[in-house]
Amino acid sequence: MPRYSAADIEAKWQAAWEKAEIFSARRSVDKPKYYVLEMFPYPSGRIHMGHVRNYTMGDVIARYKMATGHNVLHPMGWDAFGMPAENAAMAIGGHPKTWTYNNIADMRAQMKPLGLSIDWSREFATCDPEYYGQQQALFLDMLAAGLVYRKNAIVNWDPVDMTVLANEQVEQGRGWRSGALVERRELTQWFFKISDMSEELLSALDGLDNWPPKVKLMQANWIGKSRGLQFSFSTIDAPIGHDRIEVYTTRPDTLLGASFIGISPDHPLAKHLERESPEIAAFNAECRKGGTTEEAIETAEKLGMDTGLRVRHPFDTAWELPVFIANFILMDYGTGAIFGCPAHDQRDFEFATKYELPIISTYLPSDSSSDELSEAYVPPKTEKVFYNRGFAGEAWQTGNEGVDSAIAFCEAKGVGQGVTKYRLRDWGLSRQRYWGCPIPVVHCEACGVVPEKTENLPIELPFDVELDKPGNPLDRHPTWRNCACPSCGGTALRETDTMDTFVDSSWYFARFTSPQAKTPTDLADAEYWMNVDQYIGGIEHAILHLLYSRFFARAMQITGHLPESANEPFDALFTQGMVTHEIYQTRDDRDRPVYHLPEDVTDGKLADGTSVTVVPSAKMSKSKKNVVDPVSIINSYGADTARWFMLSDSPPERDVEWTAAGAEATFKHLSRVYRITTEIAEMTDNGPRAEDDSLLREMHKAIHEVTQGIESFGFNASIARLYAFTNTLSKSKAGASAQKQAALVLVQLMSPVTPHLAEDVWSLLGGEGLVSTVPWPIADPDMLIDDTITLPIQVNGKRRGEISVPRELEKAEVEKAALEVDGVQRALDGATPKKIIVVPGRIVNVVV
RNA sequence: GCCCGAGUGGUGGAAUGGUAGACACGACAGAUUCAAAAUCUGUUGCUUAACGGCGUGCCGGUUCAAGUCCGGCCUCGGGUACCA
Repeated sequence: MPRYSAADIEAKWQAAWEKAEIFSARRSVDKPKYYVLEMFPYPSGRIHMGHVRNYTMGDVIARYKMATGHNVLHPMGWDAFGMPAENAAMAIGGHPKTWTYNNIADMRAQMKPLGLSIDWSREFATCDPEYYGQQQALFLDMLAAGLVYRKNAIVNWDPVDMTVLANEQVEQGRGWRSGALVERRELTQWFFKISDMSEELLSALDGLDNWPPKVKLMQANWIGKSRGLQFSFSTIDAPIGHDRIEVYTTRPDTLLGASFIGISPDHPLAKHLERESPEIAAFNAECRKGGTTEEAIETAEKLGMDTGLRVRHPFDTAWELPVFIANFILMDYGTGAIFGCPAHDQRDFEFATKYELPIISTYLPSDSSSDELSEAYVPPKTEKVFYNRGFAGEAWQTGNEGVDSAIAFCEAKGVGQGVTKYRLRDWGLSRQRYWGCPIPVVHCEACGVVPEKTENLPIELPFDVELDKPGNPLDRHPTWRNCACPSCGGTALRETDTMDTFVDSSWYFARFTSPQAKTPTDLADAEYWMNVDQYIGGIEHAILHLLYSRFFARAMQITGHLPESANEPFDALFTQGMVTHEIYQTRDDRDRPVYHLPEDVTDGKLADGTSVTVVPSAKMSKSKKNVVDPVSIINSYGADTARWFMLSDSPPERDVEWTAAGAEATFKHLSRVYRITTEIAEMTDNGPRAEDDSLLREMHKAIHEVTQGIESFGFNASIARLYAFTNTLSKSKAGASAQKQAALVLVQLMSPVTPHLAEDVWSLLGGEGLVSTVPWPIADPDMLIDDTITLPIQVNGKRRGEISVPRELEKAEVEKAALEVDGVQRALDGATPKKIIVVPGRIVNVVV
């Protein structure tokens, strides 16, 4: 009797797959194509359980699609540029390039034992010059197409290290290395004109039927389409060039509730005033402290300063309003100026209270009689409101209609125009960092900013850089910057900004269709393989990465690098949850937490007998030490155990907790399957038995339900069904032939999840060829329907018993049988039913 | 702050508006064993002697029927434009 030895089996079958080259993808018209892609990893050096979960899901889909007759493309690559490589170089010496490529080699070696059905011949890293050179070509085409431009933008500035910081490098408003208070500073940056596509990116969401609704909603909110009024206030005695202040509002129906004007500290008027007034300069400087994130700005204490300037209300020129500079107004959104309406906006209400500004109510709840407000009243769009300060008796019945009629009213009076705005801002792609794709332009004294010639690509990163101090080493490099102007041939300087790493990951899916092409894509290959049929990755990418990729797909169509048919990058999207683990913690002598690795904890104790505190499960992270290394799991139990457990217990979109007990239990189960099926393989034929039919019925139900589970990303449901079918098979008294048939189907159904075990048992049972290449079993619909069904009987919605009846029994007969049930009689206690609801095949409810 | 999700036994979780707790872990009992491991069989939401009662984060609503739909909260998680 063979024993389940994962190590032997897995090596054996991985070698067999490699020899048969069953995973290399080639264009073919014989079968429908299917492109399955998991978000490619950042090469941190170690794979973690989140990777195992992500790639196992993709692998199940890829293997299942292969078995259902598809020509599958399932590639893998590396999102290899980014800050961690530079940080590692600064912290431990070495070079980002060496660090990155070593990590890739390590991770590939850790990934291969998982037995994924990946076409490794298509592998690339985004830091390969062959890849980023094509990205530079793409950039130049986008520049020529008018999709790229330069403008000033605000960055986090560390005044001590004299460098730009990423948001992640700002901790509580201070630089993570210097500890200096961070300032917001303007810098000239490169931008993609993604905002030109706001409407297209928004409306095309409707066509993404196989995306999670929550992701589409998040993207729609992010794009943030709004209808409002753009108009201006005329200023009184303001500096030249500032005789009007332009304002955008989505609530023009509250215009008569205006009590102040707020402008951003970065508004041109605020900047003008700070040159004349030391107080305003000091206030603006105060406002610019802290990081650039929306969260930091929105949660900071609301600060305002009266500039002393006044504006006139557009409906009453005698009505003067003060102009404040306020730290919560973003120059990037709208016009960088607002009118404050404290009665109907909570933030304005608090601001008005703090600076003793009037609170003027323009409408009230319909059931209210007083216009005294203790907080802002923002009417729900469906609620009727009573306008106590409507314009000229205009009747706006609801908040929603109120906006539209207010816009019409204002336009008729010549006060501004109704406009549609989007919250989406252009994508700033400049980074003042080394380990990224160089932006392929030069700065010429004579010609200005000039694109590099395509034949000079790739513009490669120099290897000899000094990373020991903060800032961009490309700026400090002695020679790299020097070049000839592509236009006039004179001396010029290279751009030292590199590209945001989101650029790298915004088109890699297209590059996988022809990774060796001498242009960004090969159109014939892209035409054949695009779009990605199924994309799988974390919900944390719901907005930025996915929106940028959607933008790039369109930009690549415009520049001729994707065919018309590739309208969206990802036809179907699935967002999987995280892998979590308990945290084991003790305290040091100063009561600070000390964390311990799961492998060092046995039964709640460390090796020296110290008890640990168990903190509830959280995302696996190195700092909390609640990590489990997939490699050690594979070494002790095998890849199939890791794969099965990662999919078994939790629905794929939710977080899953890794438990040692769960992994052990999975291994036991797989050993049991191996034992049961290999015992069946050794049975000798004993003719048909009476039990054959019920086993084969169970088999067809298992085929049906496991298949449905895979099709709908209900891997946990598929696995629960596989457990149940295994239990049925192990207890079955059916004949050897029926048992063998059922066992073959069992391992076939298991093969996408545990491909190695499935191959081995398949061959022991005498299955033909590789189970990986055998067509998926099809359930016989006749075998799925039972003749007798069980109907639960409720009285007033509470279950009181059940009846077993023929499937097609008449309704009257069902009612009669239901009333005879003991529990129903007891519950009725002599009462006469008012109504009996029979849901055919489902339930009976007796109402009294 | 704002946007989006999630919350069900001791644990992970199942459930087209139709039997709440499938399947699994753990626990308990039994078989096997000199004993243990492994394996096999059974029990297992809480409460009750039983009938029954209660039960899906909290409060309220719609419905013959609500974990599921609606309104209002609470807690946790993701994102918040330079982490990837």
